[in-house]
Amino acid sequence: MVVEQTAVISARERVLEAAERVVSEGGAARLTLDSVAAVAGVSKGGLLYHFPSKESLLGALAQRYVVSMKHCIDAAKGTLSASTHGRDLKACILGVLGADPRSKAMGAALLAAAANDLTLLEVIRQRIADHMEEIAASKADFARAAIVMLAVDGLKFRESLRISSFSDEQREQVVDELLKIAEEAYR
Amino acid sequence: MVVEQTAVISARERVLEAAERVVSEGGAARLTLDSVAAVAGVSKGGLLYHFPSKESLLGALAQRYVVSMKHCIDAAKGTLSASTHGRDLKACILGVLGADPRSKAMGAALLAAAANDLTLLEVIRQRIADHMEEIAASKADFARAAIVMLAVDGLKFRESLRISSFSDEQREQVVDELLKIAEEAYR
DNA sequence: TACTACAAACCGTCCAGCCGGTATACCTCC
DNA sequence: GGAGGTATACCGGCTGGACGGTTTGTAGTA
Repeated sequence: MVVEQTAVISARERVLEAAERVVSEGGAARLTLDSVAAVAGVSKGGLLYHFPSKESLLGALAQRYVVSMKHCIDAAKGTLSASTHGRDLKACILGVLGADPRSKAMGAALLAAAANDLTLLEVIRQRIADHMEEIAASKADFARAAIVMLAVDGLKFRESLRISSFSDEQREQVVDELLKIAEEAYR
Repeated sequence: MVVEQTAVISARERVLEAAERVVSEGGAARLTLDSVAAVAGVSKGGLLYHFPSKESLLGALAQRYVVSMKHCIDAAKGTLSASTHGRDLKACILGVLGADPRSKAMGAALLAAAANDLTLLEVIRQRIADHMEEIAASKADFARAAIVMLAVDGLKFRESLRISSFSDEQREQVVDELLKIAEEAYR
């Protein structure tokens, strides 16, 4: 049947979301095939049909993170006029630190994936390297732009791990200031 | 016996270092009592004599991280004259990002500990909250100072996970610029 | 003798992955 | 058109191995 896949969320997607929920609620150690299957509402056999090994599930989780971030950044870029100073960098700030509610769980899931298999971080490593190269190639002040990226990472990281201590107001201040520094870096 | 503890590295210390090595070489998933014991050159029974449970080992790892960071920061502070603008903030930059070779492994170990038991992050959460409060209470530009701290965290995080892509030269540029921003924040 | 600091065998649990099934849809040759 | 074949999507019990923790033993000290 073909219709079902659009009508209902596919089982594959449900599993991925379940995995994120499990890890964001119970930490990386609770990420077992059984618990993910239970939360997703499928049997373990069903889960293993879609992801033949735990590793492949973790890989999909990491992939999902990268794709989602890219999507968020592109979306943020769309809201910025083409003539904006440091448009790409600002899009990173707004995209990564934007209000996507799923974002935190996905960050936690990424860390969990990394905890189980370090090689999964290679995808992230590559993306960071690309970003940095992009900055280096641009007319921006390298160090300033890099610091903005690092701070974005740092904040996202803290929030994924739920160890950030900022109030909403403070967070807003920080984001505003990041945008300001991003602006400066491109002049 | 008291003398031995100064003459030879205590077994307890050896275990902790072994745990860091294991996790930094094989990732969080490889951090098992057996593998740590093997690397430390003790039996599992011996390990469990010093750390009655895995949880206590992870706790010691997290504690060690906090203490070591504090030590690094204090040491860096000592190299800065008392009249330095933004001395505390600069000490954080230099202390956390300083060249301590053990530092990377300890960061990885902390993440591994967190992967196994989320509650261990409470120590870190507290330290972050303290730092941020300190900044808020000081005469510094809050957002700027916070961004410096976030960038420091971000870089340390990337390096612990080995996903940083900076060349030595670029890293130096970033640190120098961080120091400059820290200086600015205190004026 | 009592205590410290281990060693080594052992045990129970948990978990990833396997496997034999099942139901439904689609194909296809008579 | 219906019988047989095949593919998709999923179920759930099972197993073997890994891992945390216990217990028992023991060599060296005080």
